[in-house]
Amino acid sequence: MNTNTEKKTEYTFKAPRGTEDILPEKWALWRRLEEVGRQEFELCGYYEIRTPVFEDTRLFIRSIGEATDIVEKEMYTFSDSEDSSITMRPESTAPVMRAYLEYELYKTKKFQKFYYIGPQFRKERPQAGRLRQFHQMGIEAVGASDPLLDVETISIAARIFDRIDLNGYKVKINSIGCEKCRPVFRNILKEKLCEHEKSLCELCQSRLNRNVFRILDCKNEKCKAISHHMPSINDYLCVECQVHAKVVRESLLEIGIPYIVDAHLVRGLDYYTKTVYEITHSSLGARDAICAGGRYDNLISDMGGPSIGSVGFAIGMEATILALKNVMSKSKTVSQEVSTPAPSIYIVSIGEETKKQCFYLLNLLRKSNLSADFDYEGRSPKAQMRTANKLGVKYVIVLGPDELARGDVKIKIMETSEEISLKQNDVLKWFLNKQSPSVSL
RNA sequence: GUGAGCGUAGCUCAGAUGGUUAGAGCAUUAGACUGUGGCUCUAAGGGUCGCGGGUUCGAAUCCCGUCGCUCACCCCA
Repeated sequence: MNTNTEKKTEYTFKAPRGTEDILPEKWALWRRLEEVGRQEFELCGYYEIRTPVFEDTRLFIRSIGEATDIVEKEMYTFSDSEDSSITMRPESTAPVMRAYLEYELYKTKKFQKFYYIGPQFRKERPQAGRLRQFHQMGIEAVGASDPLLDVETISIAARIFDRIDLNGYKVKINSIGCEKCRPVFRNILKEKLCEHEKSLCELCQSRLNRNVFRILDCKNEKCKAISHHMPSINDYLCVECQVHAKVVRESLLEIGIPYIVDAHLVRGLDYYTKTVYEITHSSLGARDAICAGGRYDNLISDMGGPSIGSVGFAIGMEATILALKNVMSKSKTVSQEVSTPAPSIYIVSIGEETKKQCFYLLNLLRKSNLSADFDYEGRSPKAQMRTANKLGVKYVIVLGPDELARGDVKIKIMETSEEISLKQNDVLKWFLNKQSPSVSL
């Protein structure tokens, strides 16, 4: 202990690197995104599921893939009191599938649609739109292989972005084939790339043996030039995958979702098959994806479940909000028109002896579902009025010694500065009458 | 893990070539006929100049280290 009593202990705590606090004034956009997401998901028949934020480490190794960066170096892993290994979830697809299998949900109904909203954890160096604790909202449509289902998921994401007024996003899609055709393509690609081995960047040279597909995604100019001349996976898809891709693309057109086929689009997670897609926003810079998803027909069987396919996506919420802010600051007309909740009535008390009655009134209003607040700091009437004004309340109730003696209150309508007197007993009735027309909407 | 840039009041930032008590705007609080808002005016509070060391008569300003933040790379939502 410090014996020097004069020395105050200095405050030194900080939110850990890569995490952020969403302060009250920042909440509006989050709310909007979350509410729109929920509505849209539920509109399309998806049900919310919440899984733990941590899971058995093996779940992620099994599903995401042992050789991926996520598993190799980005997971928050620790051991709990027993000798089992626990990992903070780096994504939510695997946990949702785990729940689906654990409760054998496929036995009651094979096809089920889930959505989730929540934090995810990845130990990476933070960067614009990328954090260590970040939030995703996503869907998983489990138990069907219909390509139209792939399209449904894309359309849901697109509609969410439309409804939050996020202009300027791009849908990129590709097919990465299945366990039948992908190995064939991988070998051909590898062969062809080996011819150019010395021209590839160092990293890509090592990728030749580890993950050939990733080379197609490399941003190095030389690698780009080389991969430009490489064959496209689209030319090597098996008939089944070809048909699948065709249906996806045609029906995207039919329902009016513009997209770009990006033959170089690959995914970082092992479990994808056939359709993969990504929605990006150009305002974001280097890390520009706001949504990523695709089909994973082997994940469930790989995890030891029945062999059924599924599709899903995850929307990166901070990336989306960042993009939304960029869009909003550009269009001057749509100034930060996002409402934060505030009470609509403020009660100004004057003098200690009136506080009790004010507090009684406050509770009366609140019990009737009217939003109201009052002063707990013992400040002057003027200061209380200032607070009321800052809060943007519509009405102020003033109750001082005079009113107390008469058994009434003054109600000030802030917009017009008009004041009226009311018996204390009539206050609630007065506000309820005011409320009812708007409530009936 | 690698590289670059930045680090001055709650916030946004000024503070050339080192020189007496570190500034502004916004925000906060209090006043302007002592029971009342928005505008205006006045005043006040608030800063170990990220931290540690060095150079110097003297450093927010130069050098080194360190921590933190940001952006980019790898990878990814």
